[in-house]
Order: sequence, then C-alpha cells, then structure tokens
Amino acid sequence: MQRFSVSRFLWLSVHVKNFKVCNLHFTTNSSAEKYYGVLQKNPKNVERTLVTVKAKLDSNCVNEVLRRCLPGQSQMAIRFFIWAGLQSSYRHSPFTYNKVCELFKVKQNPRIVIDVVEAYREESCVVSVKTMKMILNLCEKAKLANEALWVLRKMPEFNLRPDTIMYNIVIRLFCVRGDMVMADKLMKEMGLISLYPDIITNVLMIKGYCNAGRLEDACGLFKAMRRYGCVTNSVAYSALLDGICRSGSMERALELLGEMEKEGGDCRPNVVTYTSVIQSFCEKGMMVEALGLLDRMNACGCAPNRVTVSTLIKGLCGEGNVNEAYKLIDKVIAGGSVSSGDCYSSLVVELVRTNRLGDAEKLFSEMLVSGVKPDGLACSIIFKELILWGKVLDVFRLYEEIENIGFLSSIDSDIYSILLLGLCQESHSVEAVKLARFMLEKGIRLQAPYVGKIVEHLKKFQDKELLDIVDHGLC
DNA sequence: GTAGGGTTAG
Repeated sequence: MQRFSVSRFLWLSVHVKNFKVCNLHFTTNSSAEKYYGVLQKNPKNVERTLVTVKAKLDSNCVNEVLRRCLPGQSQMAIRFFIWAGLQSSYRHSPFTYNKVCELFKVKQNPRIVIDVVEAYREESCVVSVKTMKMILNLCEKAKLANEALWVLRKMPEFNLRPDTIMYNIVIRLFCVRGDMVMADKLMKEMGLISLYPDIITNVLMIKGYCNAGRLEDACGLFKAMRRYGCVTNSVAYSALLDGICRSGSMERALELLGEMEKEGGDCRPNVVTYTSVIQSFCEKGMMVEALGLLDRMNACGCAPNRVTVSTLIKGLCGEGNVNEAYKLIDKVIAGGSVSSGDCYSSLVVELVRTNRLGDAEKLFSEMLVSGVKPDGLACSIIFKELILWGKVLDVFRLYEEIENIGFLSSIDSDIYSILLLGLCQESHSVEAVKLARFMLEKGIRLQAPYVGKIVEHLKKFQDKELLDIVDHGLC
C-alpha cells in the first residue's frame, strides 16, 4: 500500500506541473507565433513590420519569441527585444534583460551588440536615444565596458547626444572593472559637452576609487563635488565612509560619522551607514565598539534593521560569545524595529555556521514551540546541515510541524528532493508518503540529480508497472 | 548611487 502511494504521488506531482506548463504555452503561443512569423518573413528592417502586428506583448510572449530564435538568430532576437522594450504598452523587467543575455551568451559574444548597431546604420533605421539606452542596458547586464563605450561613441553618427544617465552606465562599467583612468576620463568629458556629473556619477566614482585603493582620490572628489555645486547626501557620505572603514582607519571613520551626524538633513547617517561601520568593527573583532555604535544609532533616532542585527550576531558568535548574542536580541526586540523571528533566525544561522548544530536545533525547536516564525534561510540552513549529519527523520518532523502550524517560509527547493531521498534510503515509507503529499500540494518537482537515486530505491520494491510510471513521469 | 544570509517567479 505504501509503495503504491509513493510512486503515485511522484507521478502525480510531475503531471500536475506539466499541465501548468502546457497551459502557459497555449496562452502565449499565438502572440509569439505572430511576432516570430513576421520576423521570419522580413529579416531586414524588422522594426517597421513588427509595428503592424496586432498581438498582445507581455513577458511570456517576449520570452517565447526569444526562445524560438535559438539557435543562430541572435541578431534578430536582440532587435526584437529592443523593439519590444520601446513599446509603450510593455517594459522589460531586469529578469528579461538577464534572460536575453543568458540565452544569446551576450557576454561571451560581445560582437552581437556591435552587429546590431551596425545593422541599424546599414539599414538606415530610425534610432532614438531610448534605443541606445536599451543597448547600453544590455551591455551593463553583460558587463561589456568596451562595447558600451563603443556605443556611446557611435551615437553622434545617428545624430544623437548621450545624456548623463548614459554616461553613468558606461562609467559604472569601468568603475566595476577597476579602470578608474577611463572612468575619470569619461567624467571629465561630460563637462565638455555641457553635461554635469550628478550625485550618481560621483557616488560611482567614489566607490570605484575606494575599491581601487585610491582613498585619497575618493576624498578629493568628495570635496570637489561640493565645490562645483553638486549637493552631497548620506549615500555619497556612506560610500566614502565604507572605503575609509575598509582601509582600516576606524578613527577617521568615526570622525566622518560624527561629521554626518552634525551636518544632519540629507547627510544624516541612516541605517546603512551605521551598519557598514558596525560591520567593519565586527570584522576587526572590535565587538565593544560595534555594540557601542548600536547604542549610538539608537540615540540618534536611527533604528537597527535585520542586516544590522545579523551583522552583530555574526560578530558575537564568531568570537564565541553566544550569551551576548541573546542579550543583544532581547534589547533589539524590545526596541521593536526587528521581529523576534528575524533576530532568532539570524542566531540559528550563525549557530549552524559556527558548528553549534545542537544549540541551533534546540533554539529552532524552542522558536516553534513559542510561536516564533523562522525565516527561509534559517530553515534551509538547519535542514541541510541536519540532513548532512544523518538526522533525516528529525528534519521531517520539524518540517511537518512547521507545515502544520503554517510557519513555512520558502525553503531551498533541493531540500525536498534531498529529504525524500533520505527518507527512502532509510525506509521511512510513511514519512516519505507524507512528504510526497506535501510536494504534490505545492507542485514541487523532484530535482534531476535526485530522480535516478530515488527511482533506484523504488526499484527495490519490484513493482514494475508503477516503476514504469515513475520512470516516464520523472525523466 | 550606500550594508547584505538563501531561494522562488517573471
């Protein structure tokens, strides 16, 4: 009876999922079909004919057209992508930008970007600043600094003039690459065409100088930006402060922090500012100073958040001071800015990471008993570690309890597969069925690397007919 | 445009 159930649930879970996928394709296929058909018929100057298509444009449709262009029609795909992004009814999400880079391997084949721009030129296409911005965004996603610069330089040939946002995209790419010579050249160049570096340009440059170890240049720029009238704010201050902290000058950092507190207004340190200084103190093992800053931020009316607390907990657990971590949590919870669930979840995570699995498990159970909801990371990390130590059944019990009290946050999807495999291996068939049932309800599929091993175990049951179903359903 | 634990979907 149990054997029957396991196989059946695995089979069902796969088929429910497949049904959803088919359904989705059905609704998007017709639009995608129309757009793709037009692309095939008119490979030259596709933009002119795409406008004539009367079909709904949404992210599913865009993804489907892109997928159909695979392999080999990368230029067509990118041109469709750019055209779609220019339509007023639709906007690409960052996900779609990443998707197109991944599908057409834009990073590995940067020539794609250049070919598109050259094709626009050869076909005398109408190209706007917005078109160029989208191409620059693609370069940014694919981290193509040289190609982005090439696009920027190409703009005058289309009678277009780059704006500050476009310069910022290219400057960011060179800053990330650590090429501050080029970044600086571009920033100076802005002035020559009557563009003014804004606060974003300056923050990028300050961060770039700090990362490149050129702290004095970062400070110089910070002072200079005020001279030429760019109003500074807590983001610019924080970028500089972070650089100073990372260079190890903690006294200088505290001085600057004091300056920000004194200045107030837009320069007032915020939770990010304080947290970054706290993090530096923690990394240096200076926990007294780090905790002191928590009091200082509270006194200045800035409440700690989840990141602040987890940074301090990490520091305290790292030096073995778990008791102090508990005291800290009491204090923060009393302050009311971070929930007890978030605080104790961070502690569970750090206890696991500092090899105190027993303490972590105890705390985790206590949280459930007292109605404190653990977050997704705490669940994922403790489950994985317990499974690693062979405590498969304990994990199942915890999981079941969390499900029953409705406390489940999103956990890593591979946990289900690992746990099911563990339960099968240890012949806990009742629990395996229950887990399969939970998976079925949630539409969670088995992950490919575990399918074989689970099937192998089921084969021991020697129920050929059911095994066939599982085999066909899962592979 | 600033700190930063994991994944999910689009």
